[in-house]
Amino acid sequence: MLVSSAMTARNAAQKKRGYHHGDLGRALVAAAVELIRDRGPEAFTLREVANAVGVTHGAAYRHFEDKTALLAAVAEDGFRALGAHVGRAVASDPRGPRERLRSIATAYVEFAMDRPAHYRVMSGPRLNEDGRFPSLEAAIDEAFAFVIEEIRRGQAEGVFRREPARDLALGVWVMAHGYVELVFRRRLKVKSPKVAVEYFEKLFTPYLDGLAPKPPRRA
Amino acid sequence: MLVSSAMTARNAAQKKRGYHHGDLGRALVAAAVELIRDRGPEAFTLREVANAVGVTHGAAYRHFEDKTALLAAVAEDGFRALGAHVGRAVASDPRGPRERLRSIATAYVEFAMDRPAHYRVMSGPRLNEDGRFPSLEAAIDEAFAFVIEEIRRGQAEGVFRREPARDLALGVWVMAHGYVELVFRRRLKVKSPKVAVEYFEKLFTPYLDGLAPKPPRRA
DNA sequence: ACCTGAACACCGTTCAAGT
DNA sequence: ACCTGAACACCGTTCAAGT
Repeated sequence: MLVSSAMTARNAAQKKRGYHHGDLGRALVAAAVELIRDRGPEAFTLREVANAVGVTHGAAYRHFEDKTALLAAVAEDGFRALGAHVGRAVASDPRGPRERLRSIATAYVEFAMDRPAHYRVMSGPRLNEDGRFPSLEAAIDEAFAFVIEEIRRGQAEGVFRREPARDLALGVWVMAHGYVELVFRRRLKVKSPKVAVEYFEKLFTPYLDGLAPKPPRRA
Repeated sequence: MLVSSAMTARNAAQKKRGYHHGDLGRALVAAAVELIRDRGPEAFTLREVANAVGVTHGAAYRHFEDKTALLAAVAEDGFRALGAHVGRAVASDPRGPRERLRSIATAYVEFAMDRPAHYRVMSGPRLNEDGRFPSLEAAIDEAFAFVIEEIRRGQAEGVFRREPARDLALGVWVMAHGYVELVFRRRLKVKSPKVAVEYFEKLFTPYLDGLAPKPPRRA
């Protein structure tokens, strides 16, 4: 569903050079994503990313306060794309809250498999430690709001149990995020991104069933 | 339940100096845990850890092949302690599989809250990339075996649904790990480790309910 | 056998200087 | 306004030399 489009970073940078590089800020972000995709966020180097777009490493400081700020820009792009992807999933699924909730969780995992570099920056390093980048928090909340809303709808229709919607929604987030983490850390081996998404739907089913009202007492 | 005991690292190193430091290897591991607890695994520095035990940074290479090997030693200690903690939880809980499974998952979260430095190293950096540290993998599998075993027991007693035990067990791991990750990254704010554990039990309940046989069809 | 001290190649950050 | 190039303080790793 999602289409990766960072391969053209270097070309774009060379083409539309305004002063020296057109929009160096965006070129740096794109190059960073490419590097992180190939070698992980911990191997990511400011000097290397500057080198990739053909600029001295000092030049990056004209566009980002420090290395963390560049990573935060990657993360924010990611959260916005995640919100959009989840939003599309919920909008295009006319079935009831139960299936829409499944779609939302699946879309989350799908996004992670499709944009692993973004996801790892989003979930990895402790950016925003002392409240820098408040827009980052906003983007997270926006994506999470879809889950809460869908839980509420299901409760109103009587198909989900009546507990604080936030608690139930957090369970969904916990499952989707925990699953992706296990896959990325290779604790859980999967043959392909497609298989990873399918297997998540299976693992997620008990939780979905457990959301039903009047939980069954044990036999 | 668990008692942290790394504060005495420097003292112990000074007391029982055999050649220069008694067991420098263990002293380095203990000092590393202390540093990571205070400032996170990404701020962790080999030079600083050597300095903390009163030794030149080059000396560490007599005991660990490189920085990753030292972190792997921390992680392995952690996995063994986790296995022991989970093992105690399941052994001391005579109630049925359902409550024992809850105890296992809770013990997992408890461990993470009690030994955050260990947990973050265990779950954080991609150690064991190319199959180094196979004993690390073994320790992980050992802890996970408790979950699978309990699922099987519940299936035999007819209180859990009959699906591959590994799938259902992975769901438990996903929830516990995903929850801890959200707490550590402060996406989920909790007042204390104790509250964190209690709140997990609440979030986990739908999954536990969903493990029951014959899932309820939606209304 | 174990540790020191100096060296090496690298890193993020800063800043005068160029255009 | 934007970038360069050199400098600074740091890092992991290596290795001859000391005990």
